[in-house]
Amino acid sequence: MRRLMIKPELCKVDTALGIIVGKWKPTILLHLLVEDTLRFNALKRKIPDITQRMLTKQLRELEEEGLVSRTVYPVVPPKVEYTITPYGKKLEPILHAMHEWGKAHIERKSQPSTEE
Amino acid sequence: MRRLMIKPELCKVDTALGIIVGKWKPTILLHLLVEDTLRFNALKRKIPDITQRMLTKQLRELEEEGLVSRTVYPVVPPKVEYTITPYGKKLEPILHAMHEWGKAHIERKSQPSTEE
DNA sequence: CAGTATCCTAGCGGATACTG
DNA sequence: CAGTATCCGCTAGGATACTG
Repeated sequence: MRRLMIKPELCKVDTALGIIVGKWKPTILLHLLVEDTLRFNALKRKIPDITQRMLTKQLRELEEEGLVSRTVYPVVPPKVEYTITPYGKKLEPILHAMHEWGKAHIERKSQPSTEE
Repeated sequence: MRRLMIKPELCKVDTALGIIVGKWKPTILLHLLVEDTLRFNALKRKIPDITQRMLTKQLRELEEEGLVSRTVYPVVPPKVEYTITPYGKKLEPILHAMHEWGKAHIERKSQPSTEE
């Protein structure tokens, strides 16, 4: 048993959630955690269902929070690369933990026999 | 450096997020992690800004996912207790990690000098 | 005490078309 | 290639009033 216990009223979980929540944000972050750097269209190809508008929006928001950095190369045709920042990488353990929990949750639902 | 790396397309982060996201869900969970069991109105007093409607809704959703259990005592006036399940307790490390990350994020924003 | 029942709205996310 | 610009529907969440 750990002894932590956050004071619920001072809790910053919502702060963290406010930043990683977004229909495509976790997916984008995961891709950038794997590839480190990706061009706009490369990212778009990896997330087939996303629209250009949404990809742009979610990337801008991630950029604004410092999780992702955007590099524009002044060439034609345009070339823009998105990279996960060292700071963004700090989310990895959390994303991983959530992934594991999510997996367990799905398994749990499929087998009602499981107790707890 | 850890070697995990989730396949983004098979990722269950969204599953987890789908369950803990909700304006008041983290707060409710945190309170129940501290107190273990609380009556409806006790919870309401601890979360002054929540409306009855919202408290009921969020609790029902947490209950449906098995994170919280609801016990009705057939007395008048009514007495209903909400308890965090052992399963719900498994979220604690994740909530704690998010809290820490959120705190760091706030500090980071207040001091632009910090690198990464 | 522990809820429902109604009504309402902000904003997230989608569809589609256009552009430097 | 990497975006904007519009338009639009849905639903999470809030305000308020009522009840067994």
